Amino acid sequence: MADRPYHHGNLRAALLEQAERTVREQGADRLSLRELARQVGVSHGAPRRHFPDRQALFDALAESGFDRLGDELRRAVDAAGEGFEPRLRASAAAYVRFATRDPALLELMFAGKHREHADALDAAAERAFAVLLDVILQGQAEGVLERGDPERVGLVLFATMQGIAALVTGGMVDEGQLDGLVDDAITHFVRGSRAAA
Amino acid sequence: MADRPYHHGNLRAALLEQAERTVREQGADRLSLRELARQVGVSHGAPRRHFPDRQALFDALAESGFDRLGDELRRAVDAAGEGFEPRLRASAAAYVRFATRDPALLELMFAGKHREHADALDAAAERAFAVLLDVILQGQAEGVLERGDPERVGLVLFATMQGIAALVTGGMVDEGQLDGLVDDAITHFVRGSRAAA
DNA sequence: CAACAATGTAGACATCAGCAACAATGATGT
DNA sequence: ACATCATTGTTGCTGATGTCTACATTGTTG
Repeated sequence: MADRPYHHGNLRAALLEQAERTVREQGADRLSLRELARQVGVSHGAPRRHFPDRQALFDALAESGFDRLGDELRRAVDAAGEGFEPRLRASAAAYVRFATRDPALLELMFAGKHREHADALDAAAERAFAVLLDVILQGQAEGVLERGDPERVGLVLFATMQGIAALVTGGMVDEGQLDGLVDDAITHFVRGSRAAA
Repeated sequence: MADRPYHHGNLRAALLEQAERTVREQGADRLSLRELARQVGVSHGAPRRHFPDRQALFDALAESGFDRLGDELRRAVDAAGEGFEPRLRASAAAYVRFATRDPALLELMFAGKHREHADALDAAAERAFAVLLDVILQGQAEGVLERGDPERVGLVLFATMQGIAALVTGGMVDEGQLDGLVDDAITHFVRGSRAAA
């Protein structure tokens, strides 16, 4: 039909890329497999070879999202130097930045997590969060954070970041307040933990 | 066709009720207007008289959600007695309970907020959050919380609650940890604020 | 009781996800 | 080299959906 090779070459990657853009710009609801195929220049049945159904595409999107999140977190921590609190602030800021830049993707990432056959997704998530866990561990080692299961220690802080991001994407807080809010939250957190240590 | 009166009597309410159930049990994605009409026993075009499109139904759901949330918050605060901290803990617990019981509805509530013509929705939201604001004001009056714009003072705490709820619905935290997590967060919050006052 | 507004019905259309039969291409083994 | 097979795309079909329009029924009001 169209003047293009029968085989696309790397359809899967192209679909993921275009899907990611659409999800970011219009939300996951408004993503159509057929429209996606059109945009990439391929017939409506072609995506099925790579993603058996809509959900499979979302899962793949979520997985690559975790990969990217992990990268950004790692970069932020590395750029923050050696100290615990700078690293904590940097990673928190990076997380919230990611979450607000791509809210729909974040939603996919978490929506997929409590599904069944999501082992690859879980692994990707774990890799991403390992960065944060390391920071918490450092805080505990330096005696700035209370002892105990580091995952649990970090949970409240993580929840707060997630919530701040939600408020921004929900329009209850405008983006200008973002950094200040994150700073406040971390200050509260560190102060609360230090007193309890 | 079917053996029922031509006019339903209160279709709008029936639709909202059934829609709310479906959204709670299956998520907003899987709500179909036609299926809804079928369940209520009416032709597929009938809902259109009350909700011009899908989004209008969601907006109405969100609005009634805020009403219910406000009620639950008020009841929780009233039942908690007169003291600030009991009220704070009660309202926070009530919020998180609401959010985890009906995650899809909560999503609708916040997704609709940053839309345009949502004045009724905004008003409903404001009514609901007024309860929380009162509690913050009390805390400030008693000198337990730092001074300043009460909305901003409560924001970090509110974000934390929102985030905790998100972690639970996302399956990253199981429901048994919920109350403990909320307690922790409030303790952190109060301790952090007191030190800053 | 006769218009009129409100509410519900029926059918049409475009789109979608999922499926299956078929076609073109690429890879493998001999 | 070349026949065979797996991979990857294409086309057409089915059932369902949201939205739209023309029409039917009922309730209301002057």
